[in-house]
Amino acid sequence: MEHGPKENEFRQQRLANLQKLQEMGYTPFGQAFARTGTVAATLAGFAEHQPATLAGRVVSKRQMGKSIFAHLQDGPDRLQIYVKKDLVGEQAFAAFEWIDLGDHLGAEGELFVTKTGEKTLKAAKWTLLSKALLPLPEKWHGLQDVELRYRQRYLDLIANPEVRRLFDQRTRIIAELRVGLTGHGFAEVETPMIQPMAGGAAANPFKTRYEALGADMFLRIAPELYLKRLLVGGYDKVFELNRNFRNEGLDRSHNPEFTMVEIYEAYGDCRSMQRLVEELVTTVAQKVCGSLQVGAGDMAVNLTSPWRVVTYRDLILAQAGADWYDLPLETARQRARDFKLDIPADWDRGAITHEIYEKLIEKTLINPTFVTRLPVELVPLAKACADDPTVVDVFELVIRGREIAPGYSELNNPIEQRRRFEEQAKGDAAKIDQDFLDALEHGMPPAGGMGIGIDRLIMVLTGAESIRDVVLFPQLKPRG
RNA sequence: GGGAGCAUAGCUCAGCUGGCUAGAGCAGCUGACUCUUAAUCAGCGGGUCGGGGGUUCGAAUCCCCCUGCUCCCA
Repeated sequence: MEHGPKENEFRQQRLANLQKLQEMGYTPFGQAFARTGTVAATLAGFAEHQPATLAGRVVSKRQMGKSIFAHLQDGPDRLQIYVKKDLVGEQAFAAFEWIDLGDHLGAEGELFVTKTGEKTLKAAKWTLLSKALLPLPEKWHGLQDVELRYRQRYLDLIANPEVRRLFDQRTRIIAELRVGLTGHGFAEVETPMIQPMAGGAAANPFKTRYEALGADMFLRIAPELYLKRLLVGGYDKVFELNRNFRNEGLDRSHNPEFTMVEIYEAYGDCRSMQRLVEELVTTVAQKVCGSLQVGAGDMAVNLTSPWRVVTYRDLILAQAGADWYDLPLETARQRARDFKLDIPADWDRGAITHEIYEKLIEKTLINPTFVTRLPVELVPLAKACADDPTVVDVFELVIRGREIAPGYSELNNPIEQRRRFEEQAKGDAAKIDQDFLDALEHGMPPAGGMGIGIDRLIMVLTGAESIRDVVLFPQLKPRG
């Protein structure tokens, strides 16, 4: 970031203040500082006349002759300190003059409650821990500029405590998911992020180069094919919670790197995954949000069990008419166009039907809904249903109109898998993961598998409208 | 990829039917004040109006291009 000339004026003033403090014997960038606790813990266990030693960033300062009130911010929490000339002594009081908003201080003293009822630390002594050379955003309105909030998230976190609280929720949601999964006996593993071929999903990968091997490599688009190798190797319950990378567009629900938990259970199927995700999400919501009613207004969702389960076919029949699957293709095309859908002339029935699902149905599914028995052409890596080869034994969990978690009865037939890979590769043998096929030929147990989009789940649980509000440093175009 | 909107002081925002030296609040500076809390009171400084080009006697304001962000659509 370049500094405009006027920004330097603020900086010059602060450098001068730093100089004065230094001349008075203060160290502008101090050492480790032993606190009796955080501000949050101190406020929670507050008792008058208790001694306390706290640290934080000065975010307000009200000076009145021979006494000063200031707020120390520690994470999202603030505590007022009272600096009185009689108490800290003449010199320390004079030196406080050169403290700027944004400086980190330590303060030692006794807790009390002011006349107006605010919990406050009466300082007997203060310590300079770090001098800030640049000013903070506005104290009342916070930092509003959306672009600055993302580009300089640290300022957003300082100025907008609710942002910090949201990310604290994110941390707890992920921690509780791990607790839930390990509680069910799932082992957390790590598989390659740098892969010689980017398999396990249909997406454009980021390409990179491993110089030492003289080989082109890819950032993974999914961990799936490695986790399945672990099923072959005898792991029966595994998960990996980490980043995937997809070289595709940015919008309010897509970031090129996003967090996903993939879960596999040997001898399970998509129904065991269904029960697992419902239990995980409701438990996490209850623990972290304290309720199954999450979000507010347009973002409100009711997570109460049992969640709706409905077949893709039934959703289509309800939307497109009970006779939909019996209509001649041309009649069906016309009906879709009557729904104001843009249907190219070369689309087959499956494509038209899916357009109806995506454009008209999916966004209406607000509370959690398992959409089951999807057409086989939509999901090439899943097992067909035993009673109907045209549909696969999968679910798509939709919440707030978006796909949150797909779950499969995994394909473990190596011959069928090879056929589908060859179909996808269209004759390009280099695109087929032979090593994975070899693994399958050694025998993979039947298994249920599922991926939960963590960022989207966190959007649902926190009521966030954009993925950029739940990712600390969302991807933006570089700017000088 | 297409359309619409936004960009003014460190921050939050006015100003935009072209016309005094571009304003306010916060932050900053000087001074007063020993329970304030968006502290108060008196005074002061602070601008490449995102960047470039054009129209005009005159542009923050109108037109074109570029950059970034936001929203809608694909």
